[in-house]
Amino acid sequence: MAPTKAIDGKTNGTTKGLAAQIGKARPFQSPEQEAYLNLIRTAAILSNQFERLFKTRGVSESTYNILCILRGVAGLQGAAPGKYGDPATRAGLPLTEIGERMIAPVPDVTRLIDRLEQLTFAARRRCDKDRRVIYAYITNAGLNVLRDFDDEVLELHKQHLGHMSKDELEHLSDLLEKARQRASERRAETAATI
Amino acid sequence: MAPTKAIDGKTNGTTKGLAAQIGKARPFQSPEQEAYLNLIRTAAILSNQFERLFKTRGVSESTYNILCILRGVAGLQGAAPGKYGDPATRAGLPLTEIGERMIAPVPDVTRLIDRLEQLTFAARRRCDKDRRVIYAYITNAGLNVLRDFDDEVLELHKQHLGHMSKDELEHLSDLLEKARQRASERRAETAATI
DNA sequence: GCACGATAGTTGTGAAAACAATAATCAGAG
DNA sequence: CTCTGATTATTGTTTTCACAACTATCGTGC
Repeated sequence: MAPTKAIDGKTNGTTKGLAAQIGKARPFQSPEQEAYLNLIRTAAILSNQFERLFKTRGVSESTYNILCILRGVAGLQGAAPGKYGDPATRAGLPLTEIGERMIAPVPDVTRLIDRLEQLTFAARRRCDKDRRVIYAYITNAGLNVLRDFDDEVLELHKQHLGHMSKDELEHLSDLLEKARQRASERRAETAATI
Repeated sequence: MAPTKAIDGKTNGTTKGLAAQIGKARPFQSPEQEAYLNLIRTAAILSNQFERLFKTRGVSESTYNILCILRGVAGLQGAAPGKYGDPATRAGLPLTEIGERMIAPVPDVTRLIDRLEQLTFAARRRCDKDRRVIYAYITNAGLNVLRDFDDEVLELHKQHLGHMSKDELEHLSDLLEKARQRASERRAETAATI
């Protein structure tokens, strides 16, 4: 298995006490740093493989996330369950709200929608009440490509994390949620004071 | 606090059972997916603030990581502890090895070194024994900028994760290490078979 | 010695992200 | 009504990233 790497590239073997023995050459300077580096490395490796999967059909992880969001809002008002109605009247979402709902905060939603529009997976519609806002909504082609992805995505999740128990996964989720608690507050602060 | 977001942008409140009640509109399709999305979101938020810190002195998280690696190898052979000797004879590392040691795997080490060289934080030296390999090593300016960062980095780690106990942080690290176990094997596989 | 494949690094190109500046529209105060 | 400030989206610019093609060098076997 891949050992944990410290920020200076030294590897941290499984023997926990080793770092303390060596003393000066201990790989991590604090438990916070160790957790952070593990976080970044794990996210990069897993995300990388998803990027590769998504790219087979021309979308990135960000644009895939947007498509999922748009499918979600389109389904909320659908008459029949599982159906998304006529594209002409399909529910959409203002670009700013899309940005707020995304997994990884991204400032530039406009260009992501641009790409989805070029791929014919999404489209724009101007709001009549407030002509500043643009609604983006998912097209039938977008729904199709999402459906094609559905099984592969769940399968890749299983491949990545299927060896972990349900308890471990939930515990991991809880710890991660707690880990970003402070940073989110910090973000809200700086945003509010400016 | 910021609620967990599902891939379709629906927020997951603190009441755990709610998703099951609603049934069709449950935010996550599997515990694996929930853990993955928490992982990506947390990494993006924390990493973003580090990027902002590093950018104040012209480096990115990747180039910062490289500088730490180069400082590490430079210190390994230093005569006096804490000293790094003469830049002319300072130990370096081949570019490929730098790539292997990095926290987040990056294919394009050449251009990262290019930038560090422009910033005068690193330099190149050709290997005499094997003229294909280039050693990169850290300059005195690089050591200085790293030293400037040291306290700020630890401080930001504290701000982000200081509210978590040592046990929680270690547990988080363990779970993250386990989480990327399979993906690392997979990566090795695909790399070997090609 | 020379051809061969393998390895290390560079370069080229197109996609993606970050950040700031701009244009259009709205809402409220006077 | 009109001015002002706020909001929404777009555009421009620069940097960064990902992937593939290319060059130079090495080591091996003939």
